[in-house]
Amino acid sequence: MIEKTDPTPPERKRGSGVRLAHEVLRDEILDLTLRPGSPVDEVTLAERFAMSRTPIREALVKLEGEGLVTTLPNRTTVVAQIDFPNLNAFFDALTLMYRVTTRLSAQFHSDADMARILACQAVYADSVADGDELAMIARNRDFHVAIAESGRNPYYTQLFARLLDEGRRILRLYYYPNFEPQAPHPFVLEHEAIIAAIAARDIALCDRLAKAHADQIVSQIQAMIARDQRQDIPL
Amino acid sequence: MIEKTDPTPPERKRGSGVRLAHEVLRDEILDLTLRPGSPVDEVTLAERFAMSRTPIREALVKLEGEGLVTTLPNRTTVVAQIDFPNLNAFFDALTLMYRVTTRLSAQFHSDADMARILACQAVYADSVADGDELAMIARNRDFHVAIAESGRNPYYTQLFARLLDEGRRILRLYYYPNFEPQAPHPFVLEHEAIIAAIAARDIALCDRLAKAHADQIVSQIQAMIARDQRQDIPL
DNA sequence: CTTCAGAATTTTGTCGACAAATAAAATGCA
DNA sequence: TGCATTTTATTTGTCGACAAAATTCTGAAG
Repeated sequence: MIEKTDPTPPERKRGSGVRLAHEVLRDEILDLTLRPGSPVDEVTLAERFAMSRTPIREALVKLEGEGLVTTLPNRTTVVAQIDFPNLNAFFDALTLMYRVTTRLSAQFHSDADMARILACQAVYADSVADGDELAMIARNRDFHVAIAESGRNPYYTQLFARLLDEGRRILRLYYYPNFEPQAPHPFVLEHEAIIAAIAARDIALCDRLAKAHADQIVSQIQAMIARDQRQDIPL
Repeated sequence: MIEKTDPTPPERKRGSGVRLAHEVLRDEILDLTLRPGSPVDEVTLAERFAMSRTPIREALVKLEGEGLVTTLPNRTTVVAQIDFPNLNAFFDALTLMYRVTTRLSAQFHSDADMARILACQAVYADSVADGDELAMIARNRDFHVAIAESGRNPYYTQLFARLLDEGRRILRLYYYPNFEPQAPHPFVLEHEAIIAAIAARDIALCDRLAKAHADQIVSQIQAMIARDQRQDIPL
């Protein structure tokens, strides 16, 4: 006799609890579903994910290592703040990683890498066509991470991924109200130019295009922040 | 009546268990006391640190996030291997971070930063004078991290610190038998030149000196590896 | 009404225990 | 003897519980 209607069927495979909590929380932090500074308490999360506090704590330790939450000793854990006062450090590192990873991709990418990059670009173009800003942000990240991975330098890839994630939070704040649908969209065209330069293994061109791409994104974010700040100032 | 001779006096403050285990294990991994690939099992560590497995596990999760251990699901955790096949990626990132952080230090360092840098340099010079290779490796790291911190870009600082830690493992493998005491030692002089360039806020000079410093270290490591490989080949 | 001290409540850090999964040992069969 | 299979043992992943630290609440005094 097979018991199918247990009171609490395990439902989860052993060892998947931490990964589940980590991935869900990570997405919610990057989508700003969990706002910066908001406290995340362990018992609530444990109830929500229907698991003990132990795997929740391990997921939080992981998130702390990624800089997505801040844990105060003997106090609650809070979602990491976005470091607005030092945003230029973020822009500086982001621009450098755009350039370095695209250059390395031109040097070291394989055919299989190029296929992956093209696939990411296709998915990204779809999200742009749909006008789905959240998907655009996430897919743009995937596209550039794919390029970075083809550059074969895990140190750069990891930092770049972290920067793009942080950018996902910032864009989520400012990008939404400012999207104007166009066909073909400039971002898609820029990506295609980068792909062509990588395929041609033209390192100098990759550097120029990556820098231009980064500068455009940075200046766009800065403009949005400036506009937003103006609105915030009471008269 | 004050009970002083409890059977098991707490000895440790609440919340310090994870930090203790993390720091000790981290040092042992970087000093190669724990060899790459060697398994680290939780119960042994729990007995050794006289604590439960829970804080040990959290420390291991942290170490995994720093890339110092690799956890296989449902299997034992092992000390991370040194990625010899792709060592040039390490050298490339290390050189870039040397340059970038030294440049930024020239731009953004304060007087307090300079004092800290000078203090690190003094400690480093002492370790060189003593011929203490382990201390040299660790103090050299501290010196460059101090410079990076004065550059005010935490993204660069974190990556650089991670690279310097990884370099600590590599140097620990090869550096020991090859140290020749000199006074004044070239490394100390190079550091002093870098300090002067930072103080003068000469960005271009900082870039050149940092690149030269990095190139020297890289070529030295490569020479050591090449020599070692020759010895390893059986005839 | 404000302020400060003490009590009560909440939340975290740690512990011991149990079950699943893997590794190791032992047994059976050809 | 060698190989496959079952059994045992070890190790990890998760759980519930307890104690310490911190926050909140309460109440009394100024």
